[in-house]
Amino acid sequence: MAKITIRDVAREAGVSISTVSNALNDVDVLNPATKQHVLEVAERLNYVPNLNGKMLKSGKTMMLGFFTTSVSGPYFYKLIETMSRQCERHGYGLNVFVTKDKQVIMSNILGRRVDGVIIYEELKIDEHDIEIMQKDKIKAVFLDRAFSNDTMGSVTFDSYAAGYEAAKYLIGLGHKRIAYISGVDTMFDSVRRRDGYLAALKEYGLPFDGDYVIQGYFEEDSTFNAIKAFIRMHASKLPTAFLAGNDLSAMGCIQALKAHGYEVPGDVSVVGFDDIDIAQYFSPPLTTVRNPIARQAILTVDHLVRMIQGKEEGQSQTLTGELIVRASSHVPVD
Amino acid sequence: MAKITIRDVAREAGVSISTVSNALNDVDVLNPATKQHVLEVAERLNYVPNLNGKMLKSGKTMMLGFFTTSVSGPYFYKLIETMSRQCERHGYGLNVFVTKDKQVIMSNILGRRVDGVIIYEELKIDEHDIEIMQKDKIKAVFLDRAFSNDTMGSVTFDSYAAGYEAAKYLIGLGHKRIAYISGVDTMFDSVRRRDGYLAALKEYGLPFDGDYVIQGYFEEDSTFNAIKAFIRMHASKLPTAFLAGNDLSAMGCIQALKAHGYEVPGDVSVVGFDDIDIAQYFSPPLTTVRNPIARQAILTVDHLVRMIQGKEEGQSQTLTGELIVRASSHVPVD
DNA sequence: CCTTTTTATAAAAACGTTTTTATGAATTTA
DNA sequence: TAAATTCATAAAAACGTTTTTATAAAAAGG
Repeated sequence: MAKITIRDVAREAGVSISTVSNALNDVDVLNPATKQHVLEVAERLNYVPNLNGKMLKSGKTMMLGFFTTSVSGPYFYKLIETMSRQCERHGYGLNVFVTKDKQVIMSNILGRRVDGVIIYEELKIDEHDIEIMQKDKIKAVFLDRAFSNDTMGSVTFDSYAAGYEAAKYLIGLGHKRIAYISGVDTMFDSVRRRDGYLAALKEYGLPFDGDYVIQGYFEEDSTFNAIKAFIRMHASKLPTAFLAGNDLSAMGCIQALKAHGYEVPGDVSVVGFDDIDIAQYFSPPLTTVRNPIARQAILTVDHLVRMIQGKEEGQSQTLTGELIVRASSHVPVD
Repeated sequence: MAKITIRDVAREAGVSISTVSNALNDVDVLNPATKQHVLEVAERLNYVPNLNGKMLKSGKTMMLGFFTTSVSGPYFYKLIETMSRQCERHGYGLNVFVTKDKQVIMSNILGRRVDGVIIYEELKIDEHDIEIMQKDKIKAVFLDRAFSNDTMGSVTFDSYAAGYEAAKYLIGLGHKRIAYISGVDTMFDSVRRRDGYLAALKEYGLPFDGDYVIQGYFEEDSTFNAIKAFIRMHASKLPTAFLAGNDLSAMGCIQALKAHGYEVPGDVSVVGFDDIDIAQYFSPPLTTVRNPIARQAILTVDHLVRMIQGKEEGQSQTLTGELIVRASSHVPVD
C-alpha cells in the first residue's frame, strides 16, 4: 500500500484535488457540507500531506534553521529550548544543524530547506558568504556578530562591556593580580570579554601578564585541568582573582583551586559569566555577569519571523549583562 | 533577480536541463567536456539546487530527524553531537526537533520531512502511532523503549540492570538505608533504574520506605532543593546512601549535603548514573554507572541508515552500563 | 425571462527537480 | 554498406502539492 496522496483523497471523496486542498487549508470557498465530507474522508484514510510537495509549491517550509558549531553546555540548551518554544508559538519548527562544514551550511541555507536562519558559527560564515546570502534575500539573524542589512539582523551580548564591568568590579575590591580564563580565540564572546578585561586593567593602570590568560575552552573539565597545571606553575605567587570566560569555566576553576587546598573566596576570588541555572546553587554560589539567554532566544526568533513576514528590516540588537554578586568573590587577602 | 534554477543554468550553458542535472549529480553519461562546461556555468551563476524540488522528486531528504522532549544536560548534548557527526559521515544531516506536541511530531514524520527518525519522546508516541508509522514503512529507531519490527528498531540502556547493580554495590558495602532520587515518572530510565534498585532491596531483604524515593527531576538545581527539603524532614535519621537517578542529580545531592555540613563520603555515600564528563572531576569524584552515550548515538545512526538503505531490518539493541567506583561512595559509618 | 452576478467546483498550470523515454549521430557489426 | 549498437543529448513525464483559471449551475437583477 503506497503512501496516500491528495489524489487518493479526492478520488475517494468524489471531488477534485483542488477541493481537497481548499478543505484542508481552510480556504473559505467551499460548501460547508463538502468541506466536512472531505475532511472526514481525509481523516478516515489517515491522509497526511507530503511536506516536500507542499514546500516546493508554496515556497515556504515553515521551518527556521539554527546553524551552530556546538550544542554543549547550559548556554546552548537554554537557547535551543527557548527558541524552539518560541518558534512553535509562531507556527514554525526549529531545525538545529550542528556542523562546522560551511558547504553544508550554505547549501542548506541557499537550497531553501528553511525559511530563515539563525547563525552561531563562530564567524565561519564570512563577508563573501553574507554577500551571496544577501543576493538571495535570505532572512538571517546572527548571534555571533553585530551586523545588519535589509534582510539580516543580529542579537548579541555586549561581552566587551561585561568583561570590562567584571574586571572593574574585581579591581574595585582591591585585586591587583587578575587572571582571565579564555575559550579558544575563535569564540568571539571569549575574545570580547577578554578585551573588556584588558581595557579595565589598562584604565586602572594594572600591568598585564601574558601568562595570566589561560585557555579553558569554556568547559568545566578542560578548565579544571588547565587551572591545575597553572597552579603548579605559579604556586609561589597565584593571582588573587580569576575572571572566567563563562560559568562552567568558573566552576572548573573553583574545583581545581579546592583540589589544591585553596579556599574560594577566602584565598582566591572567582567570577564567571552567563549566570547559568546552577550558578546560584554552586558551592560557593557564583558571582557572575548574567546574560539574558532566554531573552536573546525570544528576540532572535521574533525578529526573524517578522523579517520573513516582510514586516521588518534587519536590525542589530545588543543585550547587556548584569553583574550578580554572590559568594565566590571577596576582597583580596594579601 | 529571482533565484537561479536549473533552467537558467541550462539556458546559459546551451544544454537541456537533464544534462545539467546529470552533470551536477555525477551521472556518468556525459561527454566530459560538456560536463565540465556545465559545471563551470553553474559555478559562475552561483547555482545552488533547490532542496525542496530535489526532495520531492527523489523522495529522499538526506536528513534524519531526532524528535526529543528535551535537550537539557550532558546526556543530550553528547548524544546530539555524536549523532550529528555520525550522520555527516553517512552523508546525512541531523534535524533536531524539540517538542512535546505529538501532532507536530507525527506530521513531520509522516509528511516525509526526513528519511528516518530517532525518537526520544518519553513514550508519548503510543502503540497506535507506531501502527500508523508502520503502515507507511517509516524507518525509526527508538531510544525510549525496547522495540522492533521490520522497519523500526531501538538502542537502549539496560537501566534496570544498572539500578540493580548500583544498589547491590551499596548494599554490599553495608548500607541499609538507601534513598533513590528519581526524575519524573514519565522518564523511563528513571523508572527502570528505580525498579532495579527496588529489586535489589527486595533480594537482600531490606525494607522499602516510600519516603525514600525523592523527586529530583534529573537536574542539578532541582535535586539540590529537593534534598535540602528532604534533609530538613529527616535530619534525625538520614539515609547512609543516596542513589541518584543520574549524575546531575548526584551532584546536586552532594552540594545539598555539603551545604548542611555533611561529608561525602564520610557521612553519606552518593552514587549516580551516566558518568558524564564532569563526573570524574567533581569533588568528590563520582561513583557512577557509566552509560556509553556516544556508543548509543553511533549505533542508532548506523542502524537507521542501514534500514533506510534496505540493508537491515529493525532490531532491538541493549547497552549495559559499567560500575565506576570513585570517591563519592564508602562503607557506612553507623 | 433573459442577462448578469455569485457560488461551488473542476481543470490546468506551476513549483524545481530527477528520471524515464525519445532522438539523432557516431560507431560497430555482419 | 545496410543494419545494429552505442553514445550523447534532448524532450517529456513525474513527484505532491498550491494556486490560478475555467466552467457550470444557481441566484439576482432589470
